[in-house]
Amino acid sequence: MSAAEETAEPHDDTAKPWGEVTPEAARKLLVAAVEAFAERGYHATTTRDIAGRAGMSPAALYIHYKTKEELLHRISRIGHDKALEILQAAAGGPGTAAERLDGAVRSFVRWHAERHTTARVVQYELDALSDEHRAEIIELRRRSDTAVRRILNDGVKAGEFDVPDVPGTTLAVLSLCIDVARWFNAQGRRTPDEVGALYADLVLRMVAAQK
Amino acid sequence: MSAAEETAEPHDDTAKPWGEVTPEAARKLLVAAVEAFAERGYHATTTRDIAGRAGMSPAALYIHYKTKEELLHRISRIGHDKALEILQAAAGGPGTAAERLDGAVRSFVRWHAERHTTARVVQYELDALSDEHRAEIIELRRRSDTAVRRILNDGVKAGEFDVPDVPGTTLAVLSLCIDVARWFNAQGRRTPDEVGALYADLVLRMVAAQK
DNA sequence: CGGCGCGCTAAGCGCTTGCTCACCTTCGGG
DNA sequence: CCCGAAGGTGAGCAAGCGCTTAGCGCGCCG
Repeated sequence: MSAAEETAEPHDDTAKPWGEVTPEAARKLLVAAVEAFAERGYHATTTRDIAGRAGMSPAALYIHYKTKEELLHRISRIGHDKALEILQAAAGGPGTAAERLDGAVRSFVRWHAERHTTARVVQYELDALSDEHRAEIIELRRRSDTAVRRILNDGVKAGEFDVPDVPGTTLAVLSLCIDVARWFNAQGRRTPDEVGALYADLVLRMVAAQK
Repeated sequence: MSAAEETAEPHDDTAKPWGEVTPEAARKLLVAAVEAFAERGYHATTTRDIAGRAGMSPAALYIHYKTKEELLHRISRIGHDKALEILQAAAGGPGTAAERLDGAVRSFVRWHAERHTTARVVQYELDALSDEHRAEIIELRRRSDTAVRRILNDGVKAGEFDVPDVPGTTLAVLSLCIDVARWFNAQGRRTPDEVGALYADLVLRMVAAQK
């Protein structure tokens, strides 16, 4: 990070979701793009729509971003960084494998529910990225997979878990959590916390050793 | 049925994937559209691309379909009918709740893996449908939900399952299966049968009563 | 054999798209 | 009090979009 960069925000990016995006106009455009992409999908969203939601002219977009695809990449990159951070924090934390798996699923699911607008873009618009940008993102996803697999392996080694197929179960756990972004509805009956608790319970049952 | 066995059921026209679509030219266009939609997404696919894949001129599309959206609707409708049929067959079949749930997940997942190109369109392009068409499809999805919930309720009543939150678990089971269409890769290591078996096992663990 | 209708194509219409460019403000520093 | 950079706008371009239309070839029936 360059010392010349000046931010009014303290180093808490969880309080203000897109706090790392500056200046203000660039953030407004990015937030507008997240909403539009989540609602209609990347390809069905026009640059005029994004600019309009941000209260600016279509040309303003190109002062802060080179192309529409770069906007998607910035969103995807920041979102994947956050998702990976959540999983790695849970995987590397203290506690038994069961406790860490519970924490990982709970917080990962809560993020997908709470920020389901962002998550929908992050998880379901990968195909719209350029080859280079997609490769960069896929590497982040590989690391997410590694973090979860580590918890499962630890649990098996410790005798806490009974998991015949660790790679397959890792895939299933991540898939289950990610798909929350697709169906979660903020107006629905369940809160993000409730979904997180339910899913953590279901996942723990999937891997639990028989007693 | 043994794994990796190639079967071409002669008497069943649903075994031939798009057998119900006639005439031949309409089927060729529809198959081309499924491929294109699955690869690039509905909005990123052009009518010229679809026609080109079918070896026809762009105008030919409009002899058999009124609009590009009608093509998507036909695909979505046929796919959802098939998915619902699979679940209802499993839910209404013989056997214990555990056996029926195993069968439902196994065949539902196998369909999503085997026909993941179709399933990707069917499951992830709903937003592109018109309001009327989407409402029609959502009704089919509601019935899929009902079929699975029925199995879970039966299992709880019979004491086979321990499921504190039946609606939530129903959602999770369906979500898990559906998301197979997103990540499944035909060139990957796992066959559709293997994924079906793995997932059936994981789901049964999620709902099993403690012993 | 003549004519008719169906399936298809070549050409293209009207419109929207991502993006650009000439120009206009605003504003801190000499 | 002027200046230049930074950030914004209105108008518009080239390309590509979904879709239409005029007309062509060809199997079928009298």
